[in-house]
Amino acid sequence: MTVRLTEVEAYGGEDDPGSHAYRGRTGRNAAMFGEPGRLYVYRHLGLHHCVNVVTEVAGRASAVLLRAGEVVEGADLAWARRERAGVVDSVRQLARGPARLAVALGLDLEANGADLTELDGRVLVRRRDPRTIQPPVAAGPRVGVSGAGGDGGLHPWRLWLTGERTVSAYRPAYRSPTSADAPGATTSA
DNA sequence: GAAACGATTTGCT
DNA sequence: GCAAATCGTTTCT
Repeated sequence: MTVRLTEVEAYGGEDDPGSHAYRGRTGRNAAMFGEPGRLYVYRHLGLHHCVNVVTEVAGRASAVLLRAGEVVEGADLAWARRERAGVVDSVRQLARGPARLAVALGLDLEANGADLTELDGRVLVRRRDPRTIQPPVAAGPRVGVSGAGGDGGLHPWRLWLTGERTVSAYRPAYRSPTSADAPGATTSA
């Protein structure tokens, strides 16, 4: 099965308030401090899984959250996995969103710390030929980071491919044109 | 030992 | 569009 990643989000270490590693190394985020090329998987709200890839050298916390992707091969497998958790409308939604992507990939807590560079491993991350990255890459504030109201834009470390419909529409960088202005609590400045 | 929170998704109004 | 679901991890008493 092959998934083309369309949206990712970067997280730093102790100096990144939005990162799990902000308050130092703990049992859960130990993988973030581990060797690069490893997987960091954690459970969110006891329901979903989120998949990260460790990038920095061992000792420096870092992770790239895989937020969304497009299943380009072996969609059947993703469908089968998805049936257990819920129903999706189209192939586009198979890996649309962090938790869905985790389901599509069949990753759970057991995959935490897995080596992505091992060919024998269940998951292998490859970098595409730079020439094939045709769609422009956009950057913006990260999603769902605690304190998003204040320092959400601390680092515009959310990257996605513009024009990709598999990118989660959770919080677009721009305002949706059709939504009427909600009275009362609106975005101040 | 106990309480609160969370890098989301889904379902209902 | 808004609020609930659900449980492991972290932090406070």
